[in-house]
Amino acid sequence: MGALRTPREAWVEEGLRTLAVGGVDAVRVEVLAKALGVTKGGFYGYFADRAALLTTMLEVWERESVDDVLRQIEEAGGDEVDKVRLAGRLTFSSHRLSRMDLAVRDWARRDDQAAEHLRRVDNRRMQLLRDAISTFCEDPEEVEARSLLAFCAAIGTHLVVADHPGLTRPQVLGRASDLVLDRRAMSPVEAQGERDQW
Amino acid sequence: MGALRTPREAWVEEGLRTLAVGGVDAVRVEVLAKALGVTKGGFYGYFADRAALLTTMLEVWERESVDDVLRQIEEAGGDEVDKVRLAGRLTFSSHRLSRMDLAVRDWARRDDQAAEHLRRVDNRRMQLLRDAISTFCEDPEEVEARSLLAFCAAIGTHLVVADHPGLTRPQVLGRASDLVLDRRAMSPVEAQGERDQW
DNA sequence: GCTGCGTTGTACGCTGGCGTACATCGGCGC
DNA sequence: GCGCCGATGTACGCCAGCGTACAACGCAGC
Repeated sequence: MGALRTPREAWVEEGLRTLAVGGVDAVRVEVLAKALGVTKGGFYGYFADRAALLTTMLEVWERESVDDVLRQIEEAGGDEVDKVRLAGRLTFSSHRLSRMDLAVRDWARRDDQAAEHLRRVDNRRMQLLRDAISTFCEDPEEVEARSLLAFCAAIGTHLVVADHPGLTRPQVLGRASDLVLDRRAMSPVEAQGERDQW
Repeated sequence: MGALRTPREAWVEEGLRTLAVGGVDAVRVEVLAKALGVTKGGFYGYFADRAALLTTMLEVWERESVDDVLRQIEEAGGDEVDKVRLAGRLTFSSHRLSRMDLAVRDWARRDDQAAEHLRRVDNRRMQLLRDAISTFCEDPEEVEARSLLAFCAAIGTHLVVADHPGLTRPQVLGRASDLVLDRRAMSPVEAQGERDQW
């Protein structure tokens, strides 16, 4: 065989990197080529067109941001709430994953294929939250509400740019996760110590 | 004077409409012109370039999504929590405003000017939430946490595409807002009747 | 070392979008 | 009515990005 200096995975990887930084509109074949130090010559040997790359990127993203995370939290063990907190940390404290997440979310607003992948990803994450919250909350409607709150907080904190006088965002987020993920919370209780993020 | 068939505001308005649908990258001078039924000829009489239009759009957006809403809730009256619920409804139940909001948020991730406008907007909204939640919650840290949760839920519900078996999103959201905006909530309590969204 | 095949570079035509220069059109004021 | 001036249309040069065709290059195997 020939040299294979730039395997298929390299294009996908660079595509995901660019997606995280600049959104899907920034994923341009010639830009990726330049970033990889080659020309686009080889690209069309692996992909029919730019759309084919985007499809592959969605598949790899889904695997990386759910399958990989689920495997890791299973290996780590702990109770359901511990698992959720770890999953949140793995997903939304990772600069790479959280920025890819936001980019895909924006992408999904305009592209059905992206929306479909995102729906699968979100449903699997929500199930994780339900399983954890069900361990201390019996009302299924409240379980759903708390799960949505937790999920929205995890995403939203990267989108809301408000300041918190006297507090840091991780402090606020830690307190918020205690409110949502703790049976005793949400009625006026004393602070429950510091947590860093989730 | 001449005819003035397409005033400056028309360009801004069409720009905001396009922003809401397709994000900032979709705001193209020639595309707006076609949507307005003219050519771009007149555009450069009002704006130095595309960037100038984008700046004006941010200013109009800020006014429309905060100043106008604040005025409306002041006119409506009610206690602080009522005002927050109304503000949330005005902002995030409006197809136009909520989509513009998401588009600006994505824009702000890559553009400092957009980020600056968004920061002002978010801070003013957060203050509204703090004022409301402070009326029943004394711990300032918990006030901040509940405010962030409420804000993230308002934004996040438009971004999270998960399903809720047996429930509708408005039901879940109504329950979530009760949890966050009600003193009695967040310790296991019975459902508090139906609310549509906030 | 030569050959062959797969990978990559190069060059091309096409499209869409930017901003400019200038032509044209149509009311307003006289 | 006529001329003026501003709003708009038209045409241009430029650049970035797509996808194609083909040339060039280099290692594998012989």
